[in-house]
Formats: sequence, C-alpha cells, structure tokens
Amino acid sequence: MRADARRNRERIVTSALELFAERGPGVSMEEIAREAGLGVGTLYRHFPDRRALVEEIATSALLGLEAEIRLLTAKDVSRWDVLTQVVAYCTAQPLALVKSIAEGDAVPPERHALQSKVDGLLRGLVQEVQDEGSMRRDISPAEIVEILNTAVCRPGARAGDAVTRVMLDGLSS
Amino acid sequence: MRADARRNRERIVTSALELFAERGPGVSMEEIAREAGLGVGTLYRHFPDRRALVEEIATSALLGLEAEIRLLTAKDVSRWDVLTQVVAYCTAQPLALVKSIAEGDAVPPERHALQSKVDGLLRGLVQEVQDEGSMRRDISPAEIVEILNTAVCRPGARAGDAVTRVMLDGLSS
DNA sequence: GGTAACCTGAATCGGCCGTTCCGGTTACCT
DNA sequence: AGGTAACCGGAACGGCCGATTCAGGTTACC
Repeated sequence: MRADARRNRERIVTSALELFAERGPGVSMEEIAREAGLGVGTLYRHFPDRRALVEEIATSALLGLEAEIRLLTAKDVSRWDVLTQVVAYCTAQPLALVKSIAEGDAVPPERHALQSKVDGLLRGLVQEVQDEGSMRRDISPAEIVEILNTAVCRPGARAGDAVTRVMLDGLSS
Repeated sequence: MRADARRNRERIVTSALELFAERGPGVSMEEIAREAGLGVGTLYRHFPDRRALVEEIATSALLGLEAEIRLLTAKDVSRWDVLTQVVAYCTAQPLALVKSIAEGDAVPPERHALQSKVDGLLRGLVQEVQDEGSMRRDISPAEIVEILNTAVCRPGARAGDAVTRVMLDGLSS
C-alpha cells in the first residue's frame, strides 16, 4: 500500500470517529470525507460501503476500550479509581457514541461477542467497586453500567464535565 | 369548530407530544397522524406545516411547565422537594424532549421569551435550594439547570428512574 | 334533508445520502 | 528521468423517505 493511501485511511478513521462522537449517527459519508480533507471517492476506495466503515470503527473502538480496561484493572489502586479512569477514557476517546451508533446497524456476531466481553469486564469491575464498598449497592452492576453508558454516550460529553462528575458522585457511597 | 374537529386537534397534539418524548425528533408527520388514528390530511387541516405543530406543542409544554413550577413553588415544603417534584413533572409529562426538539428550528422571539422566563424560574429555584443548604454549591445554578435538562431530556427517561435518582443524589449535599 | 365543514390516503415534489465512475494526479521503482 | 499502477477528486446517478397537496367521500349540525 502506498504511503499516502495508508495516511488517508488513517485520516478517514480518525475523522469518522470524531464526527460520530460529536454529532451522533447520521453523519454523512461526504462530511466524513470533507473532515478528512479528502473526496468521497477516496473514502469508498478504502471502505466498500458505510457499514464497513462503521464496523471498523466500532470494532477498533471496542478493542481499544478492552485493552484500556485490562491495563487499568492491572494497576494497584482502588477499584473506584480504576472505574473513574475507565469512564474518563470513554469520554476522552471519542469512542463515546460509537457503541450506540454501531448498534443502529445489525450487529454482526463477531462484534456482538466482543461487545459482550467488554460489557462483562465492566460489570465485573463495577461489582468489585461495590464489594470494595465505595459504590452504592442498591443498583445492580448491569444497570450501573447502563447508567454510565448514558453518561458517556452523550453528544458533547467531555471527560470530567459537570454531568459526569455529578453522575459519579451520585453513584459513590 | 365542529366537535369532532376539536377532538381530533386534541388527539394530534397529544400523540405528537408522546411520540416526540419517546422517540425524539425525526418523528414523521405520518407517524403522528397514525398514532392519533387519523389521516395525514387531517393533521394538515389543523396545522399548516410541521413547524406550526412543533411551535404549538413547544409553547403549550412550556406554559404547562411554567404553571407547574409556580404551583409547586407556592407550596410550603423544602425547596429541595419542590425541585424534585419539578423534575418528576418534567419526566412524567412527556414534554421531556420537546424543548430540545423545538430548538432544532429557529426559535421565534415569542417562544424565546417564554423559554427565558422558565429558565429564570428554574435557576431561581435552584439558587434557593442551594441557599437552603441541600444542594452542592460548587456548580452554578445555570449549569445545574443544564444538567437537569440532560437528565430529563433523554429518550426513554422515566420519572424516578435510576439515572434520574443517581443524578439527584449526585446533586444533593 | 341539506350543506359546509371535515376526513382520508394515494400521489406529488424535493432534498438528502449512499454509491459509482472516469479523467486527472502521484508515489515509487528502475 | 520516465513509466506505470495505484490513488485521488468530485460531479452525477438512483433510491428512499418524509413533508405537503388534493380530489373525492363522510359527517356533524342546523
């Protein structure tokens, strides 16, 4: 693959991620191309169709999150801090909305598996946070993950913004 | 106006409010008509175009909210309880998303004035809650109102659901 | 019973978006 | 430097979806 092609592919993914994160689904292919400083044709050279693009982004976002969770989980700090940092990662990375966007399309089995794995990790972490005693217990881990999701998958969400802080304070015990 | 016409107009407004609340903007005129058990033509008999419908709904929702705030504010209970009930009203009434939807269109001056008035009332109430000492002071009333807005204007928001509870807990002091 | 008001929903009209395609450009190898 | 395959740009096409219209049937009310 030629150097410029590789670079352009990169740009496309980056731009798409960004746009999805800040404007939600419904961003058009043309907008993505423009944001990347390329023509639509180039976009289609790299991804056969919209689904392929979404798929790539969703999958790589999930993989990134999974890696991050494992990394943070391995640290020797309170589970609460780990969770906080995971949340921060989710809002800082523009992967925020990707999950929900990707759910608009039919979820292919491979991504579904990955999704479940990440969800499992998150629920496990939340469980540990509760066991450690720093999080309220009157809400189930699954539901808490969902709550965090709504906090993070919000157009315009920023790491450490007021909504996120309030949310986390409301979850702590 | 004939009795059936009045009834149908009513139905249209109700259905639109409901659909907007539970499915967000982007609900089509046909869906609204169907939900109301009417043909699209009837809808257009009562409202010249989509904007007119949205306008009516937004305005009446705001007026309703204003009335509710004044009513609750007059009660002799803690300001915190008043705020809680206002929030509950906002999520129970399907006026939840109306505000944000109505903002998609250009906001006509008259509605803008109404909007500001309601915002003022809310900020004032929040200020009182803070003065009473039951709410954290490290976030400004304006921002808190905005936070509450995101809590309430959420597709699928229900009065007293987990997200709302967590949010309010996070705001209390 | 008559009539104006009302209702219906298929058809129309636009706009937006994904996708294609071909003429022009460029990286890179020899 | 020159050649060529890979790459890029962006106008143009086709489909879809939603707002709006309208001709023809129905109904409330006097």
